[in-house]
Amino acid sequence: MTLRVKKIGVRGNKRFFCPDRCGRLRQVPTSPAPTTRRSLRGRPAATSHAEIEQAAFQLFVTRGFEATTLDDIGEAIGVGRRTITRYYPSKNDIPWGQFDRTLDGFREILRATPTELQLHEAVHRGVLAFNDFPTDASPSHRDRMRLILTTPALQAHSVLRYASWREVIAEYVAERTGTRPDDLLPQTVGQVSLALALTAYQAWLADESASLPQLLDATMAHLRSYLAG
Amino acid sequence: MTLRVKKIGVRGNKRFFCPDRCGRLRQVPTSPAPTTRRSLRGRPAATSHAEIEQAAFQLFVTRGFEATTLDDIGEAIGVGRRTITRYYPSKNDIPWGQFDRTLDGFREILRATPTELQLHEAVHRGVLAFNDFPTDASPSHRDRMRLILTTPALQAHSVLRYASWREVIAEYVAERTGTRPDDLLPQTVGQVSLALALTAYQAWLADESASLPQLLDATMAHLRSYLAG
DNA sequence: TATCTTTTTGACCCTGAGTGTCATTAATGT
DNA sequence: ACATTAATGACACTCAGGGTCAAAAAGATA
Repeated sequence: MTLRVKKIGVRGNKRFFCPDRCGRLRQVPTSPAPTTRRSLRGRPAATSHAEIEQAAFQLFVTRGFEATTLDDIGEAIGVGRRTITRYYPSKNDIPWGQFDRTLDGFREILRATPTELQLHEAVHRGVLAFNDFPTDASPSHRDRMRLILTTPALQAHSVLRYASWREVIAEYVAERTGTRPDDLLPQTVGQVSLALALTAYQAWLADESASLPQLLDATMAHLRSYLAG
Repeated sequence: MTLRVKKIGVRGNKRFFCPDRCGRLRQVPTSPAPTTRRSLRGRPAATSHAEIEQAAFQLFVTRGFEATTLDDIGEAIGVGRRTITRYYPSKNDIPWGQFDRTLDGFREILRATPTELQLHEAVHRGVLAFNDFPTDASPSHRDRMRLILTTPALQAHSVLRYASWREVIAEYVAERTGTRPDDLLPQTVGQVSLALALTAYQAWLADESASLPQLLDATMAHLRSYLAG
């Protein structure tokens, strides 16, 4: 019989060790599987997406992403590994945080763009506005993007997020040109817009003093001059 | 003691069951870790990258990528799971096959492009030439790309391959413009070229009768008209 | 022919991500 | 008090990945 010695360590109830947690902002109870529903009935949630995200981020930047296990994260906030996997579908999804919710904001931004603008001008402004992040975020936008864009596993996983981002653009372009989102023009614009944004982001991370909006303009300018010959 | 019942099934030596394998083309012995060296001394390789790739591909398209385990693949060609992980660094790397070697060809193609051509014209022709695949490949280029571009895990993993592809373009652009490969223009051109190619590929997979070269031209044309306004 | 050398294989070991199951816990509502 | 509800944590399992090492199977050599 393989001895089962591990994990007998007392983790116990978390509220027992940290009763003041109740006072924190828990704006969205964010029950494990359903992300937006709130529950007032059953056992209260022992943690939140935000708490997991911040504790994990701390560990990711200090120990490195690969070297941090889900057990480490759970231990940091006094929660079991299984709980974490219920809040986030995968370890790779933690650094992105609540990205999906920001996509709705992106849609709003594009919809609010004046239609007098040329299509490419409207999309470009939309991209600029989407990437105008508040500076007080924690972890900071730059740190988050640095982690995502320099960790191979996260680089890879991010394409799935990018696909949703591109679809927002494709839908907007389709609506304005009377085509379908999966037609060639909307898809091309979505892909190219992402390409420009990623290039700008990479330069932004490489140069601490750089301005992201200016870099977004610069990549677009480079593309124009490149195509002009 | 945990009973160890599994894997007692007789696998035995493979050549014993399939003595005619010796006659096959084994153009590159492709020893496990070193990819290009050939060995005439020690124990002969029981399999090859090509054999693994074809057996795996067969299983991927029939059972699905996720549903196929490395054990399945190993069983299909009479080889242990550990052997497969020696030939390929990860399951995700199997469908790409010998992609890295084709990148050298890409470099050659670009280098051979007449310098009288405008930069964007040269890059575009290079991309076209790179994607002019022989039609007798097995698995076919289309089937391989379909698997890669429709399986989420492979979509994600592929960005790491794409990075090398983009670098080839960035290096070429850097050389022709007197900049460094990590400057903004070469990086932008690399990212945008990939964006156009991926869009073309997706349309190519969606329409059986489509021509890939024409779609590559079409995405470029769409980008031009989009930017022209 | 017997032995040495070289190289690959396969068995065995472990870690870690991800998932299903289910009893337990901790709240609300009656 | 008791029922209801919902999250948690313990447990078991599969699979990918990787380290280690004895055994296998060839060529080379005596």
